[in-house]
Amino acid sequence: MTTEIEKEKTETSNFLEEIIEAHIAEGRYPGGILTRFPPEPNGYLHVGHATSICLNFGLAQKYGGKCNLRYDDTNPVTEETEYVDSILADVRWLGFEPAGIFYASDYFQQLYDYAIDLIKKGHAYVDDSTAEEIAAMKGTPTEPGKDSPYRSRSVEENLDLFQRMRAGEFAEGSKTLRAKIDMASPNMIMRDPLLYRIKFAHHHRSGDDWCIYPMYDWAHGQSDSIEGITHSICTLEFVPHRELYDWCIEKLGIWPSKQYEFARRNLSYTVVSKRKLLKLVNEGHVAGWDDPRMPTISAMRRRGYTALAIRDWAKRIGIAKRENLVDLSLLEFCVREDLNRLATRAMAVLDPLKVVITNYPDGPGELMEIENNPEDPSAGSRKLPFSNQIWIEQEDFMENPPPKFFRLSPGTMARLKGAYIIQCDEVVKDAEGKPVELRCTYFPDSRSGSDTSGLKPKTTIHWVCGRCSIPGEVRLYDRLFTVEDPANDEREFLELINPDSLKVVPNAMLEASLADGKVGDKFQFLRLGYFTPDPDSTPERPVFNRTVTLKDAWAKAKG
RNA sequence: UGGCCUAUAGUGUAACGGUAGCACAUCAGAUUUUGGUUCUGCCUGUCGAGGUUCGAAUCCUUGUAGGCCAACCA
Repeated sequence: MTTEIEKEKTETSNFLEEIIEAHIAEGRYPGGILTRFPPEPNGYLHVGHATSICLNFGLAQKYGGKCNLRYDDTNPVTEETEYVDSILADVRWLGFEPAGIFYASDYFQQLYDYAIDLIKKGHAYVDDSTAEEIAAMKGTPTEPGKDSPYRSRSVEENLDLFQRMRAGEFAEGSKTLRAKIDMASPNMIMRDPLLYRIKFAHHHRSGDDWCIYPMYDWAHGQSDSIEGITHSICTLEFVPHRELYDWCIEKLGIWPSKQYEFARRNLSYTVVSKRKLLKLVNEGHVAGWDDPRMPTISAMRRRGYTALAIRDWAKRIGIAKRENLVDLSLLEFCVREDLNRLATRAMAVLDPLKVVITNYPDGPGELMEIENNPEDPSAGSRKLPFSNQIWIEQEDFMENPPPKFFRLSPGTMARLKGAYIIQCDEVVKDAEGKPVELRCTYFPDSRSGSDTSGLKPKTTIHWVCGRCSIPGEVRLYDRLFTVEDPANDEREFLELINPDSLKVVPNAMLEASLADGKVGDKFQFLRLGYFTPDPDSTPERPVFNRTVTLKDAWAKAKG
């Protein structure tokens, strides 16, 4: 039996959990903790968002709290409803249900009222300076900025001007609302940050109700406060914003949400910047946002990654505050571990080589019983047709094998998975000397399950029936980039695309049962890897995506 | 040349002043009707220099390296 102390010992916690545990211990949040996942609906969610989702929802789950989904939709020119829908679908697919679904845009009136309050308290002013002038007066990290000439306007004038901004009396870009803080602050964020800008833009939810929109710094913390978020967790680049986050809440005297920052997790061999992903899609380097090579959640789903594997991965890589580049192999390990447990085994031959068994009766042959999943006896078994004509993998035969090769070659034998042991007697070659057919003999007393032959072939290979297998397309995916960290390479990232990231096998031979595969089903093609049906499949022509290969000691040994 | 954040095996992450662990990766071996799975073992680490202390990855000083901040983006 595991004691509580032992549990604590085995479960290491990250710094955010320590903070939350301390808060719980001191009874700071009697109503429970409340976190939020705050995406801007301006693109598809990617693997980085996935870790953030797992963090925020996971923390809430672990400590008996709740987690909201809040769309940070304060910039109407970049945001679309299409993204709103895909984001929610991705969150749910990952296995989380938001306690509430909110939109920063629903708080526009409240945020406006807060701004009026701030102006009345003398902490904000309307600035007529242009963007260039504001930038020029901002100073630099080493030099203080200069006060705007409009900084000392009266409360009455500010109120009047701000209300008229809202009423649409001023042109876009002609005025802004700014917090009056300190133009000499060593923290650039505190040098009278912009709170509102004028944009005559149609918003995907609020329509044309507003022509002024709040900036991130004015919207985010207050939205947190309105919802009663206890732990507002964001990435490291927002550290300098925390001072402003606290300043706004304090000046307004509203419920104090608190911000905590962690280092975003980066995955090797990929990029996640919106601009770069867009370029990959728009220039046709990939087939779309859900091309299985993309780092988007929708792409990982299409590729066959499971939500459980992604959640497990997020848990394993942990949370900290230092820069990191997480090795893709850990994600692949998590995917394999989950798929090994649940994938139905099947056989498929990607590069078929015909085998004729010369001493086996011609005709339909026998049905061989074969397990569906050795890891899960409850998965049962199926009957696989065997005959004197089968397909095996070209790779499983070598006429002149190197030392450690223990598959088929002239004179050697191999077990056909779930069937008989065969021996290669003769190689038929084409004009170029390429093997096109193997003539083999089988050992009748070596039948799988009732083998009395006493033969011990060095390996077992996969095969499919030469008479009743079905052709299909198989897409083999590999990492999209050739370098670990394409985002931090001197070379243009497009030059770093892996030319072999997709190999299409147009005519693989599949065991007939694979015709019934549905999108979402998970298969292991024996000795090849994990595969999942692609939505491009048709009843006439199944299409499979390779999720990830099996670990392959032979491939490694070959070099 | 300002402010802030960070630095532990190849990678990621623990150790909360008291034996530097774990996972992945790598390598070696056992098992195996998947060169898969499973199991066992090996190798490798506290950025540097001072200081405090009986004792420092941990605290202090300093250096170095990396990151963030001068968008009417989030």
